[in-house]
Amino acid sequence: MKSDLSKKPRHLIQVVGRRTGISSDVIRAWERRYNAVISQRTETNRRLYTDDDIEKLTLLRRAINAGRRIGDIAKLPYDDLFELVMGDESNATRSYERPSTGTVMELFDEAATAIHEMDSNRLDVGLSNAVAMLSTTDFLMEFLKPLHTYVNDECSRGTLRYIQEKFSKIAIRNCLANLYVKFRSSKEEGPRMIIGSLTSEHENLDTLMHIIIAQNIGWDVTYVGNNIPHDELTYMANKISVRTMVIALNNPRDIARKTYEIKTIKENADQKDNIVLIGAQAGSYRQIADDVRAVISQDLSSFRLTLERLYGLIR
Amino acid sequence: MKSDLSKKPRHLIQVVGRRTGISSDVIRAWERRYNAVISQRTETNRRLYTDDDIEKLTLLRRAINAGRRIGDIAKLPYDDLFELVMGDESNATRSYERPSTGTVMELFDEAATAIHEMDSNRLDVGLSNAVAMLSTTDFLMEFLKPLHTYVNDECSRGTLRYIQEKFSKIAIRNCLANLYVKFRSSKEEGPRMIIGSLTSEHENLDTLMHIIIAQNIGWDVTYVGNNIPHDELTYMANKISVRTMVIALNNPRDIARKTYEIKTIKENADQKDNIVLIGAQAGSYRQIADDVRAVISQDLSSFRLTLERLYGLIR
DNA sequence: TATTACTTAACAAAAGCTTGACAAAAGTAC
DNA sequence: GTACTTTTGTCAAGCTTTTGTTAAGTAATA
Repeated sequence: MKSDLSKKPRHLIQVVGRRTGISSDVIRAWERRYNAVISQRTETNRRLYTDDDIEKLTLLRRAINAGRRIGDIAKLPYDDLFELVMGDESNATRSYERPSTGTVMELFDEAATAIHEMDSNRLDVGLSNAVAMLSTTDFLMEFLKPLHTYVNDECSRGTLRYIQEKFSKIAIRNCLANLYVKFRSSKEEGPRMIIGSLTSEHENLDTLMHIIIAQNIGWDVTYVGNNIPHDELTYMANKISVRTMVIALNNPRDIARKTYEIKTIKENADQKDNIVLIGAQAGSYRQIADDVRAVISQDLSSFRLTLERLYGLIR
Repeated sequence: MKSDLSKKPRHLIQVVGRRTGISSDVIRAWERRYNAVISQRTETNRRLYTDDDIEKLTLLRRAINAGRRIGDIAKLPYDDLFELVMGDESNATRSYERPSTGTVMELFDEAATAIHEMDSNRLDVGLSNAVAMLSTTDFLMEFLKPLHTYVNDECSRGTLRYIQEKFSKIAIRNCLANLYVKFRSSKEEGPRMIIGSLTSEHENLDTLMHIIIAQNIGWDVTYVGNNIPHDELTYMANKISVRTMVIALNNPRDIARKTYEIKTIKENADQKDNIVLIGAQAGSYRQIADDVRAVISQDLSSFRLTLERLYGLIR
């Protein structure tokens, strides 16, 4: 539920520009030419925008990134626009050559520089900007995942020190946590999913990225963290009646025990539940996955496909 | 509960200028033109400001940093301003639901219920509301800290299951991480501080709360996480020239090693640096604290006092 | 006495508005 | 492919509004 504040025109054009990544000139041009967003005015003729206006403009920018023309879409109402963008972004990622390559590269360089200079403030800002400028999928697949890999590589090559790896991973984690909480509010009607990892597993940024992917598709995700005993996982999954349980497997130790635990989870879970195994070590669980009819997704793309399929089945 | 001190007008305009980063001339101009903050006066017409005034002015400056115009926002009440700034600084379109009758107890009960019912969505919303409705200090001291204790107690009494402890701690951590990132942008001119913990230490929610306290006073905090080798800490501290280093000590193991590490840190750090030891185990380091002239703060209140003193000395 | 603060007035930089123009990019026709 | 047309982001000129800064004269403070 939104408070009335969001319907109130209260944002100056400069703020809107910052939040949407569209220059003031363009916002004015769109208003003049297509009435894309009709702004309220102050007594002294300053433009004022509502939260909804900002959301519409953001959608317009994403639609343009996906290849649309402003003249064709400017007058669409919000809901139509939303449908359009969701459609475009889900099949545009591969078929279009991404027009934002330049942008992604700039954002990436900015973040990498911040990490080298140990300017964690700048890194936070860089991450926020990337979230604002890119579609969720691009942000994860084209920006954050490569950045994560880059940090790991540079660290093992000795170009980055341990503490640089640490503080940048904290920034990334905070950013993902932020996204997770932000997306929650809008997904309350989606099918439920629980994500966690078994005993002896550490927290993993990749797992957090999987969360965002799932939310982006429409799932109502509850993340319970790492190092969870299997019976606790089952308990909560049953209590909140999830449709899918995602188990992250990144630690190569104790495979036998975890195999057994996965079997037990399946036995005690409600029948219709799906199990998805993710993480670097998920491949080691192929046998048990077959036995309990679990799906293995070893990267973000296949995870997205898996979830889209399950989502379709459930709906 | 607020102490009477914070409601008392006691700061001269000069002090306010330093703490908020707004020049005295501008503060006066804002009062004259927009009644942004209506100051009390001494018998001889000198302006006097309360702590709340300072918080409002700080928010105003943050809003301006985010692109607002003083004329549009000066007259907003504190809560609206807060909501605005949070939105501006995080690109978040989510708005807070704010029942006007909320007290700390109601907020607490709401959060506790959400935890018992394992409704992590509801818990997230509850935490956001608490952030929006309470002052930062109250949120931490009167709400979050007790909630954290409550979860620990109930879990050891068996009223809460392990997974409930886990997911509620994740929600709390996400909330604190959000606050940390949101506050960062406004503190770039404050004195620098680094917070972390030594090898063999786990991540700790109390440590995160200390971060927020420090930011609230005006420090520019960089959090580098747990389990950091002492030489890495020193390296980064010197690189970004911090004025204060805060070391969290919660694990009762390896006290001898960590004592030695603290000594080494002091030897290799720049002379003017202050060291503050926090955490449940900080008391075990009294000897070395004396030796290196470090301060021990075992709870949030004393941490706040320590930092206010240091802040005053530096300025 | 030297410093700080108060009030009022004035000034200048910054940002917004409108209109109009222009060039690169994209689309269309041949 | 080439030539023509449309679309669209950007910029400039000229004007208005907003807002930080400065100055001048007076009063309080230490």
